[in-house]
Amino acid sequence: MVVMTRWLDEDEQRTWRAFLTATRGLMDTLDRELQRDAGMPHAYYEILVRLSEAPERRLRMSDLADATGSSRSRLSHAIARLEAAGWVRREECPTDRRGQLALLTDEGFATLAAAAPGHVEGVRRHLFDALTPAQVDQLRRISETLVDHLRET
Amino acid sequence: MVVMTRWLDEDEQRTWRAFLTATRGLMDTLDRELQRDAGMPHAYYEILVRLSEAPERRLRMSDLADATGSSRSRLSHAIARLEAAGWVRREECPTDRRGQLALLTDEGFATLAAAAPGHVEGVRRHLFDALTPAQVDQLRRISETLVDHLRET
DNA sequence: GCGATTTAGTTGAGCGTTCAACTAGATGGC
DNA sequence: GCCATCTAGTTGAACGCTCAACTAAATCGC
Repeated sequence: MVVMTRWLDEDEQRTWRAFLTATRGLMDTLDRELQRDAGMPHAYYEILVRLSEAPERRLRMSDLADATGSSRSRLSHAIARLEAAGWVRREECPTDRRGQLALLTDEGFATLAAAAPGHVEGVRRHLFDALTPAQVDQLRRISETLVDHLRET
Repeated sequence: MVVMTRWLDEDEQRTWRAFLTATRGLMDTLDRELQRDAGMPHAYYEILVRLSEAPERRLRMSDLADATGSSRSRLSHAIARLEAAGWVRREECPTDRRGQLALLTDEGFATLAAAAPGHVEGVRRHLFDALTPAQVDQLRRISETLVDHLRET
């Protein structure tokens, strides 16, 4: 038998469109601000953040890819760019000869440190300032639920 | 005096990272599904949807750009692709000689009709199935708040 | 041990987006 | 009426991402 599509009802439709507009608007805005103020897209900023938090500021490519929710290909290209900018260096992995370590240079750290305050202000201004504490809590729960759910499906 | 950055507290940090992971994961997944099943990215799907809902299936380029939250340049490129695929046609605007109308062809409508059920199932499976009705309501309010807020800042 | 499979990472082509520069037509001030 | 300004839309280059194909090294099965 033909499986009928469960179309979205009016509430779901409205929710879905608002969600699309909000997330796209938010990410576009933050991306533009970061590009303007720090000369890098948000995805690259996130890579630098993850490296800055890692022990000795270095991570295996695969771990970095997982941490940033990126494909290996995407990360490979990104690290190539960041290396060309002087913000990241590659190193051989001592325990696995296939492996590569990405490490944050001092220059990369300085760039990140200079970019962070403005970016955090942006996240605050465009996201958290608009929401009540209860909504922040709701958004966290919803997001964590979705992350878990996406890993299963 | 130097303005101190209001850093994110632990809860906000956690919310922000979960939000990033969730929205990126969700959009990546839907994009990949739509590309695989319908041969188009989500942004193009949205353009076809908006056109299909418009009177006589046609819209001014600017209105379409606003409706899809897209820059004019992006829309211009996108319509060029969709036109090459035979899904959209351009027409002169009768009331403004600078203007262009984008109109959905029968072929475009058929492609959209074929893609829609699968895409809606995807949205349901990856988003709405994971959330309680209360969370859907929360997400709608949060999204609408953010959309309003972004227009102001 | 050794071949088959898996895992780590890279590469290049093609596509979509951005940004800045541009053309052309509409509109406002006087 | 006419010049300045604004609005509509396009263009091309640069960039980032995706996908598929690839190399090389580790691991599994026996």
